[in-house]
Amino acid sequence: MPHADDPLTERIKSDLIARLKTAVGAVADQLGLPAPDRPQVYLEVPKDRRHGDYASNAAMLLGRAARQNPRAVAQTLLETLELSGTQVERAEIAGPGFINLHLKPTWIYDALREVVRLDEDYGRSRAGGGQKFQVEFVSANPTGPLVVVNARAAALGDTLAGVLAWAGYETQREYYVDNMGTQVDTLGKSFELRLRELLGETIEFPEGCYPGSYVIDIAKEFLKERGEAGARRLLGIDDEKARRRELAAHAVERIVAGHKDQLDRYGVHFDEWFSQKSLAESGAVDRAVTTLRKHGHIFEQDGAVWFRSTTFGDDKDRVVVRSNGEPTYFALDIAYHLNKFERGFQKVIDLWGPDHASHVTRMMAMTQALGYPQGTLEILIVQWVRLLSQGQLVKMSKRAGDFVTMEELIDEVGKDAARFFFLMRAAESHLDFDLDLAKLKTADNPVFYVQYAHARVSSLLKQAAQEGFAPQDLPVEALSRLTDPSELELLRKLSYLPEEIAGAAAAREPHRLTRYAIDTATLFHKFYDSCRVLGAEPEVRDARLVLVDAARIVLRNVLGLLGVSAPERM
RNA sequence: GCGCCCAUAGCUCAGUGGAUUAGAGCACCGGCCUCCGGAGCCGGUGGCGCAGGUUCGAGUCCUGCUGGGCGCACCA
Repeated sequence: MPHADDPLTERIKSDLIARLKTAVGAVADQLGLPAPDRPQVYLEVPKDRRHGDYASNAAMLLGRAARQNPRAVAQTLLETLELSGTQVERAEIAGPGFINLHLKPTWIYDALREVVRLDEDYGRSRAGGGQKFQVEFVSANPTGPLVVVNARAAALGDTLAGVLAWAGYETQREYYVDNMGTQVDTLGKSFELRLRELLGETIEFPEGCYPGSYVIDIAKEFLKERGEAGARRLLGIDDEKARRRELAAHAVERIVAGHKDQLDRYGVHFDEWFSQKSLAESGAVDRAVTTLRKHGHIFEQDGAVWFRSTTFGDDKDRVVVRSNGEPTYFALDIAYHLNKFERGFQKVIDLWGPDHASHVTRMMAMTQALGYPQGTLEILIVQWVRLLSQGQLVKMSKRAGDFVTMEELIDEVGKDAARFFFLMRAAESHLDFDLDLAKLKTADNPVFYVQYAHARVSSLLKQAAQEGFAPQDLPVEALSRLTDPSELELLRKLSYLPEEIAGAAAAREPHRLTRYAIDTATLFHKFYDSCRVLGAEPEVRDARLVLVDAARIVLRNVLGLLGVSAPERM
């Protein structure tokens, strides 16, 4: 239902959809079409402007369901459709049976006024109705530095969370710290060996330990902090398990701190750093298994405890407690997600790497087995990134050995380019990242293209201010001096921002925003090229200043969501 | 062998519920600055991996094939 706080485009659209629904219902009655066969009604923005501001395919869908000629159905529909008191100027049937709606030209000036009025809140909507969502992302193992794919996930997760928040979902960003298990033990061992090495022992560094130089850095730092005596005291603990645990805890802490630093620098801030260890220590795993058992999804076999995930479509059942009594990683994940569900999120969205893609099915199984509706958990797979330079694959890293780190990437191309480039692609698409292009501080680089538009806008407004002109609160009549096609195209694009954001949120596709940003920048440049602002006759100049200001607002808001800076000068 | 992801212009990718004429950037060719930032604008070359199917209509849905990526632990 339309609401006074909704963005103008949303109000217009939902009002029209409601009317269309009524008409479709009436026509369906006439045709004797039972309720389940009635099409869902929606409006789309036609690619071609000549097809109106909105188009509906309802007649074609109705026609198919009732085995009637779509154009004839469209005719009936149009006669039934009540459009008085709306912004629609004319409605027509086109092509195979589309109903194209043309709005009165003045609505666009209302939209412009709204952009300027809402300013830094322009783009927000209530589409999400305040539902509580969680986005969990990055969640890298604290056994080494963040790498390039983490940077991709960080950009996608952060902007997805931002887009959801703007679309009216209450959104939390969470990072899961995997601070226990085999990998952490291995880290403890690697750390110990490096320490001993630094203290003069001859060490054969074994296969399977972490060879990256970051472990040596941590060891060096540790020595500096605690001194040789402190280090020897720790290494002197006889019980290997206890000793390693302590060492591992220290190394994990350092590494997680490093992750935080890099993410901070990247503009990504989490609301919650959730510790796997504290979860495990709280007895959550037992509770989770007990809950599953209560629902009848647990069985014992070969001395292990299994979750019967095949009940929910998995291709095999999964162990949750090993025969040695240790819970599996999956068991921890069940406990973790149960915890999330119990925190009251209507939707939990996880961003995972492709190496975990095969776990999706068992996670969905678990969600249902715990009694939560399907769809409570959504898992988005973020595909690998390949770095290219001069057409060659870049693989080696100074610090980590096999992988290029997130830190190196940011050092190399900067936060803005990194985030923008990652956000230009859909999460699930394999991505070749062109380092040379991202590094260019010039024309060819799309991120600079958009930033340049913002800088140009800012510069123009500054110039205007120097000449004593500023954007004013103009009525629709004054704004209707904007009639050039380039002005109207830009204005129309600006008016779509709330829908664009709500759409990106609903589809979980934050990458749509980079395209929107590029399109907006293009339309601004075109406008700038064909219309003078300063020096135009006063009424036109004043109207154009408002448009320029609106472009500034939109570019700034979008860049903000992308986590890319909006410079006033470049 | 099984499962998942991907395949659109020379290259990297969009294509948002199936819909009227498939887009952008890079690359290449040709134009536009006495004027608010030419880091811009305008024009041109060029494409849906293959084969079927469903439909009034398929880049989009279904099946098969081919090519590439990732998984298939009582590791995480």
